[in-house]
Amino acid sequence: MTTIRDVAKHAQVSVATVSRVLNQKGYVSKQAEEAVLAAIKELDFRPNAVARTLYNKSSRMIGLILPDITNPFFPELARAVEDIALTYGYTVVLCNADEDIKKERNYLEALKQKYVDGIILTTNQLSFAEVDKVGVPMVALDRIIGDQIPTVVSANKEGAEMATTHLIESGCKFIAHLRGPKGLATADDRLHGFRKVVEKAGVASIVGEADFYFEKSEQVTRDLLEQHPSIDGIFASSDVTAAGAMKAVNRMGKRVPEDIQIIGYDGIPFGEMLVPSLTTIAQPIYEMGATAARLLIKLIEKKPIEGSYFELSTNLIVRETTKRKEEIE
Amino acid sequence: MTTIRDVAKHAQVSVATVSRVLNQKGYVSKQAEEAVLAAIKELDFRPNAVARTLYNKSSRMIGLILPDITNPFFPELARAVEDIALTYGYTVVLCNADEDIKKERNYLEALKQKYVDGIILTTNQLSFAEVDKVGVPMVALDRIIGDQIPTVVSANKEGAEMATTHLIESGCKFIAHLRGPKGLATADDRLHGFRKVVEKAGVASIVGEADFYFEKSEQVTRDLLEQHPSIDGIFASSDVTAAGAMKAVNRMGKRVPEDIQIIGYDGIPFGEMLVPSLTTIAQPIYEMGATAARLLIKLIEKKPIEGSYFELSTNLIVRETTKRKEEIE
DNA sequence: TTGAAAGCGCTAACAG
DNA sequence: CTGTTAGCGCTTTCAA
Repeated sequence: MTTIRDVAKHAQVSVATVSRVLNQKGYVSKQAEEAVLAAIKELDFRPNAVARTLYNKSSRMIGLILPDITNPFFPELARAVEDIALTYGYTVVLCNADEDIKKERNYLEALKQKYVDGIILTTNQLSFAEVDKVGVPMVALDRIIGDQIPTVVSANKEGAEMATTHLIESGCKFIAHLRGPKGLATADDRLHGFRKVVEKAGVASIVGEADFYFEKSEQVTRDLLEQHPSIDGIFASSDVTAAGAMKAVNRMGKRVPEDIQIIGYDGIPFGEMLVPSLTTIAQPIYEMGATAARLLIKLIEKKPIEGSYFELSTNLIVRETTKRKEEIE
Repeated sequence: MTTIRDVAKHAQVSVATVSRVLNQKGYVSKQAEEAVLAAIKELDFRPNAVARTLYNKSSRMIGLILPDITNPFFPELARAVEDIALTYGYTVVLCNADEDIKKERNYLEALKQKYVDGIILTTNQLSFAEVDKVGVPMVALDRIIGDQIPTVVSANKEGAEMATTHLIESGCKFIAHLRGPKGLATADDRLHGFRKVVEKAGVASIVGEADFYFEKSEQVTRDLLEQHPSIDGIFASSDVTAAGAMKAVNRMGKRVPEDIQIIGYDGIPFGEMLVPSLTTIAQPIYEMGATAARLLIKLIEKKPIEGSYFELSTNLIVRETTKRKEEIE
């Protein structure tokens, strides 16, 4: 391994000078600079990131802790975060907490130990206190940890209202909502949006708990449908959940959208892969990730931030699992 | 931040002693040890990972470079790698190269700079020479970089043979294969397996290039079907590709499996989410990831390895996109 | 058993 | 403009 000393020797200058040209800081004569640059090239020298980190207490890395890398929503989010981070010269370290609070804790600790400059959390099992004491700039993404932590989410309640309204406009008379995990603010908000609309419209409704898992969703949908055969619309709280519902509907010999209309939530590419393709509320996934990344970087660089709570709006994508109103008239 | 010095002072011993108890190395009196342990607890001291890494030139991290985090096959693989690595006390750093050779190169360099102890590569755009000169223990997973690099793959050719045989036994007379990217050994092997079986059976066949992308697969399938309306079986080289084919078939007003039978390759949960659910060749994804991780760790720890090429066998999972032979008789 | 001190590779005072 | 030197926090000789 070639070090800054080797370069200094080779270029016949001191290590300080080499460091100066490396960091473009302080005065260096044209001549010295050239000698150093030449030596660097000749020796194929690359400054040791660990040594730098140790001294600077900064690694130009940001950690991204995901709850479940297996749910395609999160990889999408990760892509956006990575894109922006790279733009600003930060590397992102992906951590998969696997819905396990212990792993979450470990990663938080490990990242801090590695002197990451900041962390984006898409998990919220940890309490604010626990997260806060890590003492590294953080932003919460798609999950809410506390109002002390800058947060980026989508407009879950409005999205849910849109979804529910769409089902009603499409003629549904009895709508089931497959809600996400209890206590998860995003899931609760979607439920509230749903409730608000069905109540206002006086449409029959029921709620099942599907968390965000396919299998659970399939099972819950089946149970719901058995008990309430007149259900004709399902608002699933994620696209994966919607897929579970579709499967259940299909297994029970009913058709989508003829017998039962289904709308998902997320807007991941996955929805288009289904047959029939999934009508859904698209979150601005890329924008969410990008916003969180930019926000975190501002925090890191101690630049002013304009607000600490960003709620990005969603939009309805009508595909094949719901019928437009006109078609049923 | 509390350092080893603080602990030493607190415990009234030297930093060397603290280091000894931290690493359980060298002689330490019972008394000293207890004092140190107490001080550590009291001060909530955690050794600085970066400083350790700098000295040891080892970080107990392994890098995992994925080509496309958005294809659900890779997150599955990542989970397995993580599981095993954690077991052995290694942390894994996920890197998403995004099918971009530049990012791949950057990550390779960055990981080396961070003193990762080893790297698992699931990409192969880089040449052996380029990969080799990084000088960090490596294993290739699901991709082949060269016979100098220990490799873990599944039995692609056999898997493809099974898939094709299954379609023939299910009554297909004209089978299309949606192949993966040219030059990718796994994709080439699947093609060869396909060819071998159709030729031997004298079944009509055709090959389309779908890479591993949904959209491309949908388009290619559509083209193939327009030109050859008598195609009645499709062997897709990945589950995502199969989904694209299903979509195309559906769009063209044909039914799966009645008109066209489809079999995928991978065995990711995604296949079960489709309607009808996807018959597929399941790779032992978890085993693959686990094997690669164990192999790499042996390499890192300079333990003997039993072989440098591991080909794990696949197996057929019959679901709804193909019909059993009996049913068609 | 223990501690002093050198050094992992780099940065930044500070003095020249 | 440039070099010397003292660390960043930890590990490991080496001598006591």
